[in-house]
Formats: sequence, structure tokens, C-alpha cells
Amino acid sequence: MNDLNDNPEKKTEPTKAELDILQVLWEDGPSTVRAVNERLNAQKKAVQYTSTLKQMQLMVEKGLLLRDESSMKHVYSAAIGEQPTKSALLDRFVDTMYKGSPSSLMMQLLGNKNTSKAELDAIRNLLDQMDSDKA
Amino acid sequence: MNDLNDNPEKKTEPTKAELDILQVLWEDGPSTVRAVNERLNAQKKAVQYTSTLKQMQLMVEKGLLLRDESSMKHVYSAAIGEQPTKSALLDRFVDTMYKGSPSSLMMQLLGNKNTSKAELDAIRNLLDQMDSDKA
DNA sequence: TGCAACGTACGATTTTTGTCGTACCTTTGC
DNA sequence: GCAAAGGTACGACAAAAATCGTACGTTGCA
Repeated sequence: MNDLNDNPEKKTEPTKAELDILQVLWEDGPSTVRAVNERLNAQKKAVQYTSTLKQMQLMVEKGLLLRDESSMKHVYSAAIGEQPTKSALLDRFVDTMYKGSPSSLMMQLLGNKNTSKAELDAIRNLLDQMDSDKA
Repeated sequence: MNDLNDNPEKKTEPTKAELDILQVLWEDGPSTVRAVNERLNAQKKAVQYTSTLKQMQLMVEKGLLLRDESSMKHVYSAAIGEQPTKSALLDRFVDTMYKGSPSSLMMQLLGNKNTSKAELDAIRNLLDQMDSDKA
């Protein structure tokens, strides 16, 4: 019936505004438009209710969100996983900016930003764990 | 005289297309429009010469590029540094996607992508070097 | 000397993204 | 019942980003 959102392999790259909405849904779980809109306004944006509504409706069309219309207050949820989405975005970022080299990215990250010791330790532990996995 | 491009502290976030052009200039150094356009078409895009020209002209207006008009074939060069630019973009990326936590980013990066052993070693060396710097 | 090749300038348009106003439906309290 | 509160649908618009066609100027060389 609907031939717009039944393509699961869609390469839909979320835009910035779409990502903001996704973040809210990933964090809070399924929510109404009003709830999402209030979160957005709370954290930074000044955006009208109907703008958020429209945005989320379009995202349903694109397959980025799911909508439960059983109640009058429609409840939306993310249709794409947080980790896969962020992973894809990160990969593209690394590819275009650092020729696919994670260590280049790391150098940039650690070199220019004062990273806390806790962060450094966390990363080192992560590396050790990677080794034991692959050893 | 020109009040458009004399703001060195400009927060101009390069768009995707602008970034493509900057990458070419960062890599090849000062180049003509034709050279840049050919590089772009070679690596992926199918874009008309005049589109690239226009894009680069706008980038001069924005202060992203510099233009040497002494010869008829104008020679363009990047007006903003590669490292500072990438660093800023990366910081924004980490902030919005990983709440400013580099180790979260690393986890994503190392967890989902099969990173080569060489990359892992490079990162570990980088960490060690960070330590000795801060010790 | 004149024409073909190559260059820039610039207006116009398309595409994408984002925002909002208004119309209209549904629920609920009185 | 019915009005007000709160919800969705949807067209229209604005802004940003990207693309391209066409006009026109300069150079080199047959």
C-alpha cells in the first residue's frame, strides 16, 4: 500500500535536525510529538510545535521513525538503531576527513583537545580488550 | 573596501561540497579551477566546470579561499588551515554524537569497524606519547 | 586578422532542508 | 450538547546549498 517506507536498506542519511529528534527518541524511548518538541526547546532550539510535527511526519515517510497511531496522541519511535546509525555516520566522517584512518582521527582528537585522564585510561582499556579479543 | 571577507574569526562551517574542494586544495596546494574540477570528477563527482567555479568564487566571498588573480588563470588556495578546520568539525561531531566523550567515539570506531593491527598500534603509541608529555 | 580554445562573471534555477499558519478532528468537563 | 483544549494534516513559504547556461573577455596561432 505504502511504497515509500518499505525499503529497509535505505541509505537515508539523517540531516542535522533529524538527528536531533533521533537523539531524543533514542534517549527517552517512544514519545509523543509534544514531548519531543519540549525536549528540543529545553536543550537549545526554539522551534514551533508544528515544525517538529512536520519534521517527524516526514521522517516516518523516509522510514526513519515508526508511528503508533492506535491512540489519538501518536507515539513515535526511532526506526533505526542508535549504534548502527552513529557507526555509519562515523565511518563516513572518517573516510572523508581522514582517509579512513582511525589513528589519524585519534591524533587530531587527542592532540587538539585537552582530553581528561579518565578518557585516556578508558581508551587504553578499550585497546587492551581489543587485543585480548583478537589474540 | 570589501567588508565581506575581512573577518578572520569567522565561524563559517564548510558545507559538504565546500569541504570536497578544500580537501583538494589542502592536498594539492594552490590550484586553478580546472585542476580542482578535474580532481573532483576523477574521484567521484560529476560536476560541471562552471559549478565548481561558482562554488569556489562563493568560497572566496566567505573567506574560505584565497585567490591570486595576477594571472588570467586565477589560482586558488585554502584560506583556512586543514588541522584547525578538521579539528573544529571533529569536536562538534563528538559533542553532538557522543556527548563530548572521545572514548565513546573510540568504542564505536573500534567496535564496529575492523581496524587493522597497524592502526591499533599507532593509536597505542599515540597514547603512550600523550602520557610522557603529560607526566 | 580572425577564429577556436580557454578563461571568468553572473543570473537563474533546482534541490534540499527547515519553518510555520491554518483548517479541521477528537476528547473532556460542565 | 457544546465549547475549549489539545491533537493531526497539509499546503505554502523561507532559507540554504548546489548546479548550470550563457554572455563575454583574452590568448595564441594558422
